[in-house]
Amino acid sequence: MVVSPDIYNLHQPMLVAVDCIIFGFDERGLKLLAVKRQMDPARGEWSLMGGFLGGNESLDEAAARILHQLTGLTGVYMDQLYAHSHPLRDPGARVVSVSYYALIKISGHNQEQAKAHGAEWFKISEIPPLIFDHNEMVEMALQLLRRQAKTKPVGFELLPEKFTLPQLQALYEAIYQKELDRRNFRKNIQSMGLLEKLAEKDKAGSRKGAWLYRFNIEKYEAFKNQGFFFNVSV
Amino acid sequence: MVVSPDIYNLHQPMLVAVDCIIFGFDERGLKLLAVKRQMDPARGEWSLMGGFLGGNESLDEAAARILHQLTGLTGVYMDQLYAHSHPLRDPGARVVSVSYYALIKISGHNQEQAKAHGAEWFKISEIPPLIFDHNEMVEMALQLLRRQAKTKPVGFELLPEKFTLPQLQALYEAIYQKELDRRNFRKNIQSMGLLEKLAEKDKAGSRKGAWLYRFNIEKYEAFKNQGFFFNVSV
DNA sequence: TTATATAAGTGTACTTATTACATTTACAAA
DNA sequence: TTTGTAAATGTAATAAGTACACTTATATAA
Repeated sequence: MVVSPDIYNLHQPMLVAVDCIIFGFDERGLKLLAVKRQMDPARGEWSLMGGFLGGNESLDEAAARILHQLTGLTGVYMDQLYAHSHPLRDPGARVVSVSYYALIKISGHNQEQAKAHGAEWFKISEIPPLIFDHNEMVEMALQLLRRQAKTKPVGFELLPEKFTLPQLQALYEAIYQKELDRRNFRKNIQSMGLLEKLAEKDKAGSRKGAWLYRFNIEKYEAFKNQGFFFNVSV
Repeated sequence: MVVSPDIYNLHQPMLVAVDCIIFGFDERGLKLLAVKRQMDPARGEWSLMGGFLGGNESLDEAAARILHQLTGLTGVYMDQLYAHSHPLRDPGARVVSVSYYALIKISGHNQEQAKAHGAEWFKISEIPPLIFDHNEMVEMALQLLRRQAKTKPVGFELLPEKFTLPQLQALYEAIYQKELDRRNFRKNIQSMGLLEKLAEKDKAGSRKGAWLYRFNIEKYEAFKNQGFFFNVSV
């Protein structure tokens, strides 16, 4: 199948890797899933979950495969972030790594599987030193998350299917490291008409209890096709 | 230097390429610089200017090198766009290509050098079919340009150092394919205080002539460090 | 020299979006 | 029955964005 004309043979092939910045959110805040590296070099150090791009897959496929390996999840929201290419970034070999960022529901993933890979959740403010340029990747991913949270309903990837408005607000406050006005936040988010109020309350957070809501994905998709944009002011 | 532990040898190295989406602007509108491909496969077809990532350079460096090869320009505004990785995207070999987008002043580049590479400017609305996934790259670059033009002074990369407000407005109209109100545009752009009015007029466009302006880069950098963001509403 | 055609330049009123801010409500536990 | 706690709610002030029409400068043609 492959003809390999001369031009291709003059250049140096190199390994292409994928590293996943996996964010989650729980009552303690925004979190990153990192793994204890089980191979040389840098064995035993904290690292993003990664792997190499295979001969017959795209980067998107590789990223989904790697995320699935760690969490058992499929169909997760992922976005390509950046191609990291410093010639010496990986001391083991010349590797160009393409980072992907993923948003998952912490409660929804396979915890035994993650534990088997040496995975652990870290609060965003307490991320340990990671191998190579992985801390840089996390920093870039956070910036992307902040950009996207304004115009895409990323919050709904990170929360359980049923959630309360105080939870959603806490998520936005964690993403932007900034307190938001309760009334303005609720007005803003509810004015988009994408939340369905359920007939149940979550009593975990207070005596009074907070109403549970669900995100209406169909409505969002329909709006999107009409050129409507999700918009949260922070 | 390189230790190449086992893990690296299990995976398939592949070529990494860089392709440049080079935008320019003149009185006829927003334009793309494409080249007639001088190598197999797809010799003679239109293509983005590209090249392969070398063993001792980063992608940014490779992109700058490739742009310089074609235009003679250095220090040009470039941004990494996306890593394109479909296994069959290049029929000649397995190549992952990282696209870069560049904004240049059409008048400022070396035209003989570009011509020697078979380069030609195409109006954005008249871009011919390009090889492989290059049309897709251009489409993504246009989307990035539209996103960036709202919050970064990209316009000033595309115009000559001295330009008129009608020129700047025409640029924004070309980027967004949309007519803008003259008064509102001028109010908006001038309110940022980043334009210096010069004592000269450009009489090319009308009998009356339009005042020339210059972008104050120092002021912009200073503002940026204070958390100010460039902002054009379109 | 005067008239004409053409693009450049200008200000205000209206609408919409964003921000600031304080009281009441529900309910479990004491 | 009281108390403590988080949840829920509306309005006024400010800022940002939008819509809109006439005057000015000047080269060229009459």
